[in-house]
Amino acid sequence: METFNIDHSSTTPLHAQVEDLLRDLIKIPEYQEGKLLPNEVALAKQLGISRNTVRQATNKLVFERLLVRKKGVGTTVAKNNIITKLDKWSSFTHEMGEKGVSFRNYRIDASWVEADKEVRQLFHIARHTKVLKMERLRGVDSGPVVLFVSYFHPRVGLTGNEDFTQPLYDLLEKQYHTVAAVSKEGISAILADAELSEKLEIEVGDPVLFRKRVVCDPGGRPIEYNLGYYRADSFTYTIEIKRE
Amino acid sequence: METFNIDHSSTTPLHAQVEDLLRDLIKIPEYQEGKLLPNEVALAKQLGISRNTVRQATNKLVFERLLVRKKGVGTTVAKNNIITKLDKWSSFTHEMGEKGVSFRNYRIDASWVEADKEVRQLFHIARHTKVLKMERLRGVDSGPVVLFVSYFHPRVGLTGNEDFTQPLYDLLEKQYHTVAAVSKEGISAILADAELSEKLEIEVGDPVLFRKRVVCDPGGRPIEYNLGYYRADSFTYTIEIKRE
DNA sequence: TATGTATGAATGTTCAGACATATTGAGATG
DNA sequence: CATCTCAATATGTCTGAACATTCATACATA
Repeated sequence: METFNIDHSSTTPLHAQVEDLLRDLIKIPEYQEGKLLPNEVALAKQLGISRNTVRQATNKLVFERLLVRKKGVGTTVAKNNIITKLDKWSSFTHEMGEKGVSFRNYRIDASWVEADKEVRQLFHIARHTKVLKMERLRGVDSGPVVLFVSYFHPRVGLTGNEDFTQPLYDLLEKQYHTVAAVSKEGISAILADAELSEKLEIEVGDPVLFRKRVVCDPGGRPIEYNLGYYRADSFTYTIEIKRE
Repeated sequence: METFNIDHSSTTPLHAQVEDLLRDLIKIPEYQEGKLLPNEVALAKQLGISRNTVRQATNKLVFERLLVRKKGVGTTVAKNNIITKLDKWSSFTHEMGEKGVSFRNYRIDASWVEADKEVRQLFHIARHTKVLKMERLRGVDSGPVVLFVSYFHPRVGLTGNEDFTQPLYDLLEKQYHTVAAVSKEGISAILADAELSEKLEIEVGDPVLFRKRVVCDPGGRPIEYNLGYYRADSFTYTIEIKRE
């Protein structure tokens, strides 16, 4: 039996403490595989708090679609949890990390710009709406490898002053409680123009792998529109798709 | 002063009724422009329900970022409000469209060749082993779009005389009881060489989207090694990764 | 003028409990 | 054996209350 505890004297609200506790709890494989979480009444009793406070915490996770409550049965972790999904399309960073290659940011620019037509249609926002645009040039010691251009939906609440050196989806999840769940991608090949050739340190006309990606939350609402320009000579985009 | 009412005898929960009420309320221009919504205590009293029930409703809208609550001030409609509820999936412009339907084979060649080193390593087979190689040039009316080069593992049992005009994976599943379960892909961008430029009817040096794919059965054993060369001007490779 | 201070108003947090409703499984009934 | 009933269990809904925290404002003070 796990033992939890709650600090009644802390300034952080009890429900926030429970929320953190649950976020840790649902990482445990047992729960990932469908085991029922401790029921509300028992958990409240064990923690020495009210059931309402427990519900306040679980409510949030249910809203985020991390948990699923079933009347008369109990609460479980939503299947097809985000962690596995993220691995699929962020496998790139992971692979680089596992190979011992240190991938780092060369430059990060964040600014507020008026959304162009493509972004507006994607985000379903009005003309002249400003969105946060972020450019990240990333690469290894020997040089840049990829230029990311991201547009974030205003709903997310990013200001542009965040610490973007940490993994982006961690930032979104922890600070903004925005979970990236679905991504739709389009991949194509283009030739480097003047701007790309300068930023990626290649010649004009060199092949560039161009990838568009729309990242949405579990509710299908768009979070980010991401454009990636990869140096084709130093990068291969890998994907693993499981059917079924 | 607006008059609201709540049906205590209805089967729809009170908080749901309040939620609907609020959703209507926030469409009113006054509130859109920042006017404070009726405060919780007053609203609860007016509706004859508990403040907690009102909060239960507002909580949901706050989570959806339709409302913003400010301690000590009140509750307002979130600016950059998204009234048009986003439907299930955003309309990401498939540049590829449904071209796949009118796709047809230009030419199919099947022949038995000695596996080269890359194929041997992938299939774990001995030197001088023969494998079935298949080349398919596919495209639309206006011209070819993609050149597929496939190598099939001898274990599958293909002879080379099959009807390759039907969908490949149907053929494998129905006639050879081989199920394609996992595919690993690597995508890159290259420039067209002489051979590619002739087959795809483009110029030497034009960008080509190059995709390697290893298709395996559920046991992880390789079935097919597939190389795809896509004309980048007429094709975008789209991937959708979703939950469920 | 500038700064501190009290006050009212609003949301934030938390409690303890009552009753409703869906699910599941065990046991009774045919 | 099949089916109905019932009880245990878990979440769903709702109440009324108390106190904390934050904000804006008006007022008093230096």
